[in-house]
Amino acid sequence: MSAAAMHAYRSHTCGALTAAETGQTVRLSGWVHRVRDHGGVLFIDLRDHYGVTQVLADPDSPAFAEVEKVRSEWCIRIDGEVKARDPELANPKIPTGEIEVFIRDMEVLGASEELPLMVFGDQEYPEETRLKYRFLDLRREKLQRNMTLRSDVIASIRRRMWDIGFREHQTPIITASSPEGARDFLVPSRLHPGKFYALPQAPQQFKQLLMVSGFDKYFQIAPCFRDEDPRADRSPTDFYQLDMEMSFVTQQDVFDTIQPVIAGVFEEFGGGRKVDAVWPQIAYADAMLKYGTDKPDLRNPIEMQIVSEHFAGSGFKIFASLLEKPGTEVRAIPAPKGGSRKFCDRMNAFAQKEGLPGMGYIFWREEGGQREAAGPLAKNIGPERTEAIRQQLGLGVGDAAFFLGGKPESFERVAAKARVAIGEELGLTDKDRFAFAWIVDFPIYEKDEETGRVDFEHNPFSMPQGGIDALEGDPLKVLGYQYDLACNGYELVSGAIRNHRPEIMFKAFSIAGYSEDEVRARFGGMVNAFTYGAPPHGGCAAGVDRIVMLLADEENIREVILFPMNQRAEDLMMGAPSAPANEQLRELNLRIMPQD
RNA sequence: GCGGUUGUAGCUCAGUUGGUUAGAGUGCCGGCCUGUCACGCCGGAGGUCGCGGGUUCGAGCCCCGUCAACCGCGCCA
Repeated sequence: MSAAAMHAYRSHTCGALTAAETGQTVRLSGWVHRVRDHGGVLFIDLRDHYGVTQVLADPDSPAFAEVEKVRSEWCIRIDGEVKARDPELANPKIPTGEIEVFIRDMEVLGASEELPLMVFGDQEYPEETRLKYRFLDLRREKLQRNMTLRSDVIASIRRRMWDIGFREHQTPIITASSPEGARDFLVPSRLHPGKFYALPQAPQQFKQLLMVSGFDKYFQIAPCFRDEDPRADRSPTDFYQLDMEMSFVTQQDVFDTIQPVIAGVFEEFGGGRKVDAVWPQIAYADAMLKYGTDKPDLRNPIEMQIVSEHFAGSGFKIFASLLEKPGTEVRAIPAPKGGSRKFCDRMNAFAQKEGLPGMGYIFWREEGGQREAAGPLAKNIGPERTEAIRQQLGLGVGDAAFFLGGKPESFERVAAKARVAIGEELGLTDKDRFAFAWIVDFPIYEKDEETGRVDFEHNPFSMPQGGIDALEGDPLKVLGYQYDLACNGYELVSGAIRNHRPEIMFKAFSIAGYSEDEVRARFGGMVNAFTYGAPPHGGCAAGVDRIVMLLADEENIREVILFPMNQRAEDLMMGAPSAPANEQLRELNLRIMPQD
């Protein structure tokens, strides 16, 4: 092919050429990944989205002088001849390693300044730098791979949902505030001075309205907006969910529908890691007891147990006197193979770092052919109680157990973290596995410890188990048809069978202190719709970012988001948030209050 | 709002008990090199040690304050 007949920028991508093209004149465009200048001969690794091709020039090339000037990350176009490499010069590390391209002509498409972060190599950079220069970070192999994975995962989800009869529908982005949720992002209304739209925290009410409208099976890869502080596994401002809802279903129907979709995606993109076929259903109360959290990592086999009876009235005064107060208990975290003082002390220090006074422990060792319990607790409570604990926990020589006491809510968070740390340190957690469990039977209400006020524990749209009758008794005992899916310690899915009966809704809200008028004012559209023949319905929402994070084996959600915010919800690259122009404020009838 | 960690060259980091002119790798600039693929060799430029104050004969190091980043707590229907 003559140069004139060729495409302006490329005849092939940088991942395409093989020995089969030897002798051809080709045109490649890409970025200068790496330069190796030997004076007489100069090699460039030319990179694009598809791969890397070694291109070279020597003084025989008319472009040699120009090629000598290029630097890392310049974007260039080259014309040249494909040459087969001698076998001893081939590079088996890259698919194009059997050939190279001898440069005859070169054009600089975009030169580059000195780089704040290198695309080449796997040097780590501070997040501030990476986010400010995200366009460079995104050129790097890991993020190219993660973002490609993300796109493929979303395509797969859409195909799987479509294949089982769901249709995707787009719900509004500029909409009404839903005041029971997290903090809203507000959008001032120009046409209605003093009034605001809100960005949806989830398409919750719209998808329920779709069910009332008879669409039967809805899904959406939906953007969700929440003005809350970020965590490593939680993006500030906005994130994406696989949002789905279906009519005429029970809780089990929802599980049976979504499990094959999620499992299928994890099998397709999990890189061979094991995907649990059986997803146990664990009651919320049991999850809190055994794991200290409603999103347990079930790759870790450790389960906590209540051991209060062995400490009540014992010689360990801290626990004994603590157990005399109502609502308290002592819980044990068994640590098989954790039976060394060094390990136990390290875990104790861990608990202290997390804000607890400490974590008592007993460990069992062999001493002169005899099993012996060691550690400060064993001495205090005596051999009989120690032995009873050992038997209850099923432990032996070389094992340990840790103990936490008080009101469960005061130690469960740290207990959960300790359980994870113990599992990790002792190698009990199978890293090559995705372990799923449905957490079911969430309580509908919780009591605020300080105010004593009863409020919704999760969201106000779930159907109470037992219907309206259940709402007549102790509200704190009411469970909902509400569920989460936990995977490897993350909450991956959250959902419910919805409360579609207005009279039950009003009753449920009244327990949390909301009058019928208030409910109508806040959820008027939906409540009104429920009076016109609402079908029973339920569904769930799966965190797309978290699914991709798990599949990509990343611990920070920002590694799977193209342009994430930083810890303070700023976009350092785009300069957001920013001050509006005065005309914009005038048009919106807004005035900025001076900061103190 | 609170707690922890970190902040030294463009970038990643080292810097001893407080003691001479603050170092290394990488990148950048210049020179040499015709088979490298993390090319190699020689030379050079590059620093408000986050910022402000204090202690001291002397501070990158100690103290106080402050700013920023990340992680966590609160928060996250």
